[in-house]
Amino acid sequence: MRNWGMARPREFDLETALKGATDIFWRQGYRATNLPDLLCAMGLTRGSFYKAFRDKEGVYLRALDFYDAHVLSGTVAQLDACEGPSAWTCLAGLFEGAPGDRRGCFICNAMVELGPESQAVAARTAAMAGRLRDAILRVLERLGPARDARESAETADLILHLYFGHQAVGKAGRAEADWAGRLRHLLGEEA
Amino acid sequence: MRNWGMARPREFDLETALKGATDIFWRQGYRATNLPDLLCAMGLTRGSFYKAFRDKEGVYLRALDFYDAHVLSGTVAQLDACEGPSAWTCLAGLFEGAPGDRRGCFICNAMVELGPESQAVAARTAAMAGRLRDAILRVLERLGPARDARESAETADLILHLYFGHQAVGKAGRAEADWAGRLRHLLGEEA
DNA sequence: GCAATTAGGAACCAAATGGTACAAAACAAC
DNA sequence: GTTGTTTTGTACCATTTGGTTCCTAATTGC
Repeated sequence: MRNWGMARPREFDLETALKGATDIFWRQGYRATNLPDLLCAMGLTRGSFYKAFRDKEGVYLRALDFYDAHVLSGTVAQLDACEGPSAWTCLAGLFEGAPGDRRGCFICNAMVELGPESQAVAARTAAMAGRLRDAILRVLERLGPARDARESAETADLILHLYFGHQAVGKAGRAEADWAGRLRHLLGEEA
Repeated sequence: MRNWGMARPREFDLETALKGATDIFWRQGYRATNLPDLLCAMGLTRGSFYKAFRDKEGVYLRALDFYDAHVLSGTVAQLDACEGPSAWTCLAGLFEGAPGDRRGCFICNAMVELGPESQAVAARTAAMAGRLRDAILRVLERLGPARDARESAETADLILHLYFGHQAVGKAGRAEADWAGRLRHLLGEEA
């Protein structure tokens, strides 16, 4: 007769482990993170690791999803909740980061490191970039009288790319420029 | 008595080897390029490799220098030589790339992959980014009546970051947007 | 208690990693 | 030709890599 029991329950928390994986992949990238480091960051041993996830690449994709669900969703929510007097006030937050933080943006990191060789990574990063662009677009349309929909979409795309460039440059040494002012300048003359 | 002869001459061309190294590092990144691949791309064997260069990291830095001296210098020269009717015509070339080319910009790739952990890479990429920004700045000042020096400098910085973001996103799938038009729009209202 | 099922953990593994050692080869000076 | 010096190519190396095996532990249904 078959046994419908639940067998031995797992001792680690899946979300916690994924958070650890996200942290280290975000900080170090995919290739620079070896299995011992990853296991330590996730707080589990090989047995549990390969039972719960297929392999290192599988965890990386889950980490991207975790970033999407937690970090990016937070950013999007923040943009949607912003009630500042103008669009640039809301968007300037995108360009402010902790001084010593060299992790950059996980989306940008993943696009650069694995975009060309992994269809799965390319698809996920593209989707996440789309979410961020849409949030930027909503800010623009909500707080500034757009001339037309097309122009707003192009401006959102521009700010998105500016954001990724900012994150990339920041990984090699932050410049500490007045991005809020530049955005105000950029947006003030457009919308 | 000492021998002042030149001993056995090297059989490979140093510049050719460095060009091969630059190609593969540009395409694959540092960690994704293993020694056999690198040796093949440079057209030499281990013996010559470790005699002529210290190690893999040393070659990577030389590859960055090669990129600076050949690829970036070409881009800068192109910007300086541009005689288009307006700034955006000259700068639009920065945003046009071969459709199937997923290499992106070597400077951006290096900043993202090794910026946080290698001071040498951070310094070189920062210097190269500065060269590119200065070239952009010269285009702006030459072809558009700037309101003031500070505004031109900020606009150049903005376009530089936009460029890096464009290169990063391009690695995960080119969007094929009308960047020339967007630049014209951006610059047309500013300078 | 016992079978069934799954988690955990350590030992183990083949392959790949970057790097070294060394002998043969190619040149210049004499 | 001999000697001194440097390049070249191969064999070799220790370490690290991501992944598997397999035994034990914990849990449920009966």
